Amino acid sequence: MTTEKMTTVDPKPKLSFAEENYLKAVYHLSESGKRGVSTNEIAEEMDTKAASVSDMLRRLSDKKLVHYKKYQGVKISEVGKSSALQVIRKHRLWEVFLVEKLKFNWDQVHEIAEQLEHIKSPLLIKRLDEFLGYPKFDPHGDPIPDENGEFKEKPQTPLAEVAINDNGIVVAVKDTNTMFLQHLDRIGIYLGAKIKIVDRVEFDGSMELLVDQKNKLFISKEVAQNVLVTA
Amino acid sequence: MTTEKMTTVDPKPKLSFAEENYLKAVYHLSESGKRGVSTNEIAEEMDTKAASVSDMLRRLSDKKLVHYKKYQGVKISEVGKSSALQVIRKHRLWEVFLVEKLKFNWDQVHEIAEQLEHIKSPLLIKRLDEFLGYPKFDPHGDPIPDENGEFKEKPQTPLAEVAINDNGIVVAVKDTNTMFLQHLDRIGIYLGAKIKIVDRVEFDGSMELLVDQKNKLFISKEVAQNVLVTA
DNA sequence: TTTTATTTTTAGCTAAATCTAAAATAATAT
DNA sequence: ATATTATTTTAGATTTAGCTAAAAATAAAA
Repeated sequence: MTTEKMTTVDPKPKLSFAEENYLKAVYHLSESGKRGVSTNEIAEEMDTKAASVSDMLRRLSDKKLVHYKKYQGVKISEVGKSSALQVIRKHRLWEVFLVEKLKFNWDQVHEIAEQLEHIKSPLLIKRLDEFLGYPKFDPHGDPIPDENGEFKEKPQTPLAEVAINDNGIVVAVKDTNTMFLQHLDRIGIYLGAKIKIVDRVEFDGSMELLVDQKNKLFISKEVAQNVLVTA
Repeated sequence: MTTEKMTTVDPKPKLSFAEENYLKAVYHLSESGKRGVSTNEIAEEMDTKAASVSDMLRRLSDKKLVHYKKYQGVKISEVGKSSALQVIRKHRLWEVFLVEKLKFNWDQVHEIAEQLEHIKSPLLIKRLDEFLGYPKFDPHGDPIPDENGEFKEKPQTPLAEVAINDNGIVVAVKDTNTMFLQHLDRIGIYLGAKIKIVDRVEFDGSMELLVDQKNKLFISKEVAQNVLVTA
């Protein structure tokens, strides 16, 4: 009798930190463009080499976490998406915890959450969620998926696309880079701020704003593209 | 000119999870017996093989985290001790968080804290400590080292060694095993409980107690040895 | 449609952290 | 003191995750 190892693929395998990070990157990149994500894009996003990405994609594909055809780019699978969303859920819940409970500033939480997101304990996340009062958005305005990976985004438009004289409330930031967030702090833009577009300069895309009906502010195109508001 | 790599040993290198776990084991084992810790003891404690331990000890020794002579067992170095104590500090602070804030039971927190203790962010631990109100003891009564690795233990005696008719308050448990802690829950022993020794059976070391002046209780020698009280 | 450039993959290495099996050393017992 | 047993170390393999350099495939340009 030949004893062979059963190779049924576990539908929810325990993933390594590296695997979780790759899945997250693939997920984020597939959200922007609807097409398959290229090896180079992933390498860029993760600050690693294309060769390492190829290698990992092969392994993720073996585990059915992504759909991958050589030279054709990669798409996340249903199982992979669900895993990625759980990691994202954990990341964002921890960010809320750090800001709401530990008094961190929104520009300080990303790196720490990058570590905390890999802690494995469903009960921990359930309790954390409860402790935080079931938040729906993280400190940067990004939505927090529920246990089933479901979430809804607030309708949002970059300031850069809002018409002159229109008003909006800041609901999210596109970039969560420390430098950018610190800049927003300095100039007085924060989640919830009421903003009126006073003027837009065609030449360089810079804008003049009125924040909270009293503070006049000039911002660059870069800032205008990364601050998201609702009407 | 020959360019040689400087090999000054970093006094506080970033340690891997595995290295931190080995250091913790060496630290805990060197506390009990005052002599060098044997490879086998460590293998036993960490549920791994002696060969793996030998290998790791060599590497920890290269990094000056332990004093190690082949076949002679190992002793933790000052740097190693300080690193171990910081990991222990983190472990115990997280345990307090899980019990005090997330309503975990004391028998559920060990495994989760085993993961959380490896998160690297001094500021996070500072803020967590503050958030928890600078606790001095974890949910099992173990002392929490401060940022300098200093701590003091409450004077403690195993119930098994307390004289008949003497009283004590439960201040810690020696074993933090889930089964043992659940057993204590079931019979009604908890940190802070007032206990009077009613009787001790010479034959098997079992004891009769009065808990909180009203509940009569019989416990085995094993329990008596693992519950610690102050006079 | 070739040629050129870019992207992606493969091949081969390195470093941790593990394992098994075999060799070396230390401890114990006759 | 020697032989047996137990412990510890070494040697060699494996797995994961990274790297560089070279080859192969695809896409873009002439």
